[in-house]
Amino acid sequence: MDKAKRNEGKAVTIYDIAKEAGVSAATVSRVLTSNANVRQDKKDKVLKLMEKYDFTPNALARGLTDTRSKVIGIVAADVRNPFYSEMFVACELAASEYGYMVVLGNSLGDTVREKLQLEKFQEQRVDAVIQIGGRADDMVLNPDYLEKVKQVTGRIPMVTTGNLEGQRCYQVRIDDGRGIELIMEHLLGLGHRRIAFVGGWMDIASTHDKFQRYTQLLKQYDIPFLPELVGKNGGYDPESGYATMGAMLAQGHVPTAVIAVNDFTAVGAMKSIREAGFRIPEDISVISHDNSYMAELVTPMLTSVEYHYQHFGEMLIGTAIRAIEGQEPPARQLVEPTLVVRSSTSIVRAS
Amino acid sequence: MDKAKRNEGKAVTIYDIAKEAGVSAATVSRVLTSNANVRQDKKDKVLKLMEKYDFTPNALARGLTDTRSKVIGIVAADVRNPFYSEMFVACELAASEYGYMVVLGNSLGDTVREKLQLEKFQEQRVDAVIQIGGRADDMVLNPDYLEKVKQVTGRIPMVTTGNLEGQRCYQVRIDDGRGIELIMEHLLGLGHRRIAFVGGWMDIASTHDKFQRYTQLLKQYDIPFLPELVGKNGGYDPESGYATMGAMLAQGHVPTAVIAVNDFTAVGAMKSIREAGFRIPEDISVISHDNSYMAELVTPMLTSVEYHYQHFGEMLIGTAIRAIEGQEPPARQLVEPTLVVRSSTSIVRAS
DNA sequence: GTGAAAGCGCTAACAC
DNA sequence: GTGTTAGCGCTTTCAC
Repeated sequence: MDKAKRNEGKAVTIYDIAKEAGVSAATVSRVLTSNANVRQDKKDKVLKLMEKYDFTPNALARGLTDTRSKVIGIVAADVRNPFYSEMFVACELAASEYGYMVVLGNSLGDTVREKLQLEKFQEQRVDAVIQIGGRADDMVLNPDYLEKVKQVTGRIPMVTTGNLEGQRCYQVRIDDGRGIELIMEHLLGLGHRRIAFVGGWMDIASTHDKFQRYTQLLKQYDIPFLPELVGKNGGYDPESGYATMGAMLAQGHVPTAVIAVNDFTAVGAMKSIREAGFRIPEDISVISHDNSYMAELVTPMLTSVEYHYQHFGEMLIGTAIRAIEGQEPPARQLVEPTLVVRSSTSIVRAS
Repeated sequence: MDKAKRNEGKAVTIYDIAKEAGVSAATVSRVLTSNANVRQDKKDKVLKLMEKYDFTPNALARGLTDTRSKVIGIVAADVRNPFYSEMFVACELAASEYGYMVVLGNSLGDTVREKLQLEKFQEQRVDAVIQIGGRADDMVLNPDYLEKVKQVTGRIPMVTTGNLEGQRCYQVRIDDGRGIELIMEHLLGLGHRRIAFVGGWMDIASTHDKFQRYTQLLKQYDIPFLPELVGKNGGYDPESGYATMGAMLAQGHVPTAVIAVNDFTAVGAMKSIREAGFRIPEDISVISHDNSYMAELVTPMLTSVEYHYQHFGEMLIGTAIRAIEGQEPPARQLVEPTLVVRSSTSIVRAS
């Protein structure tokens, strides 16, 4: 750990290489970027010296001239949530295909943090930012946050999975309405009519959309809407799924099926259902969204709406890169969900 | 999304600000860094202009002179695993306390990717790199990887939660032996003597350490070591926990308690135990490591070894920053685990 | 094909 | 206090 020793490895620059190779820095730069032709023997000599000195080009210096950092910033709500970690990894893989790098910042539900992250990304001169979850999903956007968004979008492309309606953002959204359709078709097909909706906040766009479609479909199928079977204001974590579901059951409102806003909530709800003495799926079917690995971990395994993370990530990154390169991708794209049926849903029991 | 419009917001620089404010660029830089005093009225004028033009300092240019990017690179195995996402968020929070930023790269079990990540970080001139999981945990280090590590440590400090013995790395390791001690004390206190060990690969340092201590303690307490109760080569995911445990039970080897290498494996093992017709914890107790949120999600909730992520993250970041600042932190530090007792473990049944 | 020179946006002596 | 002057390491015209 001797500092001395570390310093002697001091930044080797293209000038050092150039001098020793008996060429100019420009030539070294040329072999580095392979943007122009260099005579083979010089190229070889340079390459060998780079190897010898463990030369690593300075991305900062490079970015200064390029105005292209090849870095995409991702601000997500919280990677500890499997949905976001799946999305992040999907983006990371997609980006590396294109020679881009991604950097992640978590907003952790804090508007200030989220703004700070955007600011950091701006300072870092990322080529684009992708916003997954967080404030961008709010139905009513925080004005402070909005101002920051305007500032960012004024300079670089921003793609979001959220709302940000009216902003100069590229949207790549999950078709939440379609997800609910798949769910309802499935449940109705199994004979369910007392279908609860659990979790989430209605001021979050995706949840709002889901709920809207849920009520619409009930009406469409002539099923009475029962407010007591709606456990909104639940949040997105297991605890709130547990609490919301528990409260509903405790009040004697027993559905035959429960739609959870995500797998986390579903897991909490399942626990609560069991503790109330019901069996899954015999007494109550449970169905949810995200199809994260959680869905396969629980018993019975969850029927869940799947978004095809890999594809989703590719769309996000692809859109960002096309925007960076001035190719004007569509302003709005939808991700088609599918339903993965497992064992947490079954035919409604004859009661 | 009109490109034209975006371009007109072209990079405002300190020179633009300086000119309009009627001061020199140096002065603008001074108010930016607040490293030196500037007359209040000039400062105000500059500040106002920065606001007006949404000036955002270019971190690349800044890093070019500073040789201090205020960025720490973290390479983790896979954020989709709760252990790593918890660690990452803990580091992110700790770093922001110190005015540092962290960037994440996932190695995803691929040596090539891991080397690439290190290389990227080097190019980005991060001030330090923190290695959590991945190749650094191997008992026998891949020579290619090792070379890259040497290259990195030759320039910037590297702190690792892994092995990397003999390298110029700062180690901040979990005291895995101590974790097993806590587990064994707990289990022995409950009367268990047929204790299985499930999951992990023995060529991973942390698993190796756990297993070593496990056999040591058995001997110490005069309990015969039963190889049939060891399900190594299991990996770290739910599937392998499920498979390994299933195989053991199928062969008629039924322990009274199972030590899982992490929560993921534990969840898989639990499923397998149930499917084999045993109850948890009445027939078989289950205990694991990591105490991730998974531990509280499952039924019964898992007794698990906790590492205090926040503190762990602070140690990692603190060590990195001290090293960056030339303060020579200790070469090796241990994280003390504790045991969180929940309901997956109980007194061994009278059989 | 290759070198010289300018410049990317900022910081840090160094004078005044 | 504040301006001037060098760079930081790289890319990129522009000549030759």
